[in-house]
Amino acid sequence: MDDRPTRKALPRLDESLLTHLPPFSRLDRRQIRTILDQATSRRYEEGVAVFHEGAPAERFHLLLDGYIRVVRITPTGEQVTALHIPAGQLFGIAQALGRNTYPATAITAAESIALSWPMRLWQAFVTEYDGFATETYRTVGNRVGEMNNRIVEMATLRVEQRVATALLRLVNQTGRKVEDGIEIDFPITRQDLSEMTGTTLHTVSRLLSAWEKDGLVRSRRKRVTVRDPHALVELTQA
Amino acid sequence: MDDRPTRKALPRLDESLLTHLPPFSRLDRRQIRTILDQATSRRYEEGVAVFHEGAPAERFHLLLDGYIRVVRITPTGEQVTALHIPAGQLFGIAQALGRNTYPATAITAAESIALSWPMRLWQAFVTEYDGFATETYRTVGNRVGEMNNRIVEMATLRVEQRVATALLRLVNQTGRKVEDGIEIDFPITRQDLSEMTGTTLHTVSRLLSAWEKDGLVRSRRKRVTVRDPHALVELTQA
DNA sequence: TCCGCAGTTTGCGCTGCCGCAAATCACGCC
DNA sequence: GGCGTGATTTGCGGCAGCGCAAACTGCGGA
Repeated sequence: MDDRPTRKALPRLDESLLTHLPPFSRLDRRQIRTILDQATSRRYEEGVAVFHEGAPAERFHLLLDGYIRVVRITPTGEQVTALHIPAGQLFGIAQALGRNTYPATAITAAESIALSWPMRLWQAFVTEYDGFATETYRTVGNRVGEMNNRIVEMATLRVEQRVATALLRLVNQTGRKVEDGIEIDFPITRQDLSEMTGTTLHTVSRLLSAWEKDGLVRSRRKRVTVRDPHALVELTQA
Repeated sequence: MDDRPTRKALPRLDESLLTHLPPFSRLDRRQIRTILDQATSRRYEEGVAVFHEGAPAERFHLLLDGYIRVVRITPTGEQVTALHIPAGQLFGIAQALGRNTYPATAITAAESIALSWPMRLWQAFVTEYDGFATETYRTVGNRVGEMNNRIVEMATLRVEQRVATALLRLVNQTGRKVEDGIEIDFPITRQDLSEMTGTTLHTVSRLLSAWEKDGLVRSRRKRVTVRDPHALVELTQA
């Protein structure tokens, strides 16, 4: 159980990397080979931006390992996290929706590995590869759904409920089973949680302290383990 | 100046209805004729649902006249308005993003006229009509952008700023120039505004009263006129 | 013309959450 | 092993905005 960050190695660009991912799962080995040959792979340290809001959308990306936080920065410098993207998904695909700049900034929430392709290949992917467009749009649809949920939450839930919801979502999406519960398997600070829920790190800290006292969660620096998910669910409905 | 609701007449399904709308603007008369021949047109009273959240997405729609509010209803019965759609746009197109049920309820914010087509024609439209898919996805992209803005607003702005922002957005999207300012040209209640901003109708009422006293807005029952947009913009930044 | 109701206004008290401030803690580095 | 920095905790005071309640008003229908 060593938490020391082991430097992730760039994988060999092997066909098996893509075969199980929805946008590529219908393709044959030769097609995937072509796709891989056109890709650039790169490792990103934790907290690094893959691309910035407003920059021309020159490449689209596939996250092979790690996590991405999609954030926007307000005129006053506050960050708001709009979305979390787990490994295995495309990101930076605003082009598919007719945008030519990135609408938000993508920051790695943990050390990550991503492939990317120049945007000019997008059209080729869509027309040549069966199921690519459909699956991509399905991904977009899911993200739209999540955003919609976020709006409803922000409009109707109190802070405590929002933080509980955020924790549960992270646990569901990226939870790793550990001895005494489920741990969110990337580093996450009080600040991060506050940016996801529209509150302050102080309030998040108070909530986590209270929950820890009641045995609902356990948290160390940059780490959160949920011990009693059911109790958290209760909280979201209170 | 008669505000009496005059019953809107169903238009003749004339080619000119569609020629200036982006998803159809590249098509020739014959194509548009075909599209119109397959369409059903219908008038909706104010406040009527065109489709309901969770229902199978059987038809997609084009709003010819009026306004649509896209709302979601929470388990506790609260309504949250996610989006406003003005005349000229497609709606109920979740299918384009791989969904097979409607993710939200569409309610007319004013008496409205809409065309609709059965979902099975969607694929045909996409493949046969040049530019249809692209423009549709562009519309989706814009809506995603708006939703993103909503999230950022909810997370960072105070209630007063959110209500001011909502008013400005409505004025920009659907404003009609009148004698002493710009009027939102469909009926809108304090309740509606509160559902757009995640607050209560009481708070909205207090804000509007205060603004009216300062000459920023003028409001009657279900009507709001913005007299000093610039001052409202100031408010959103304060 | 009158009535009823949906929409609106306003007062009052309370509290959830923020802002500020300061202390403490835990990790990585030298 | 000590130090510095970033992360976390906690206390305290203040107030924005909510909940509740009650009164008012303009519009449409009978």
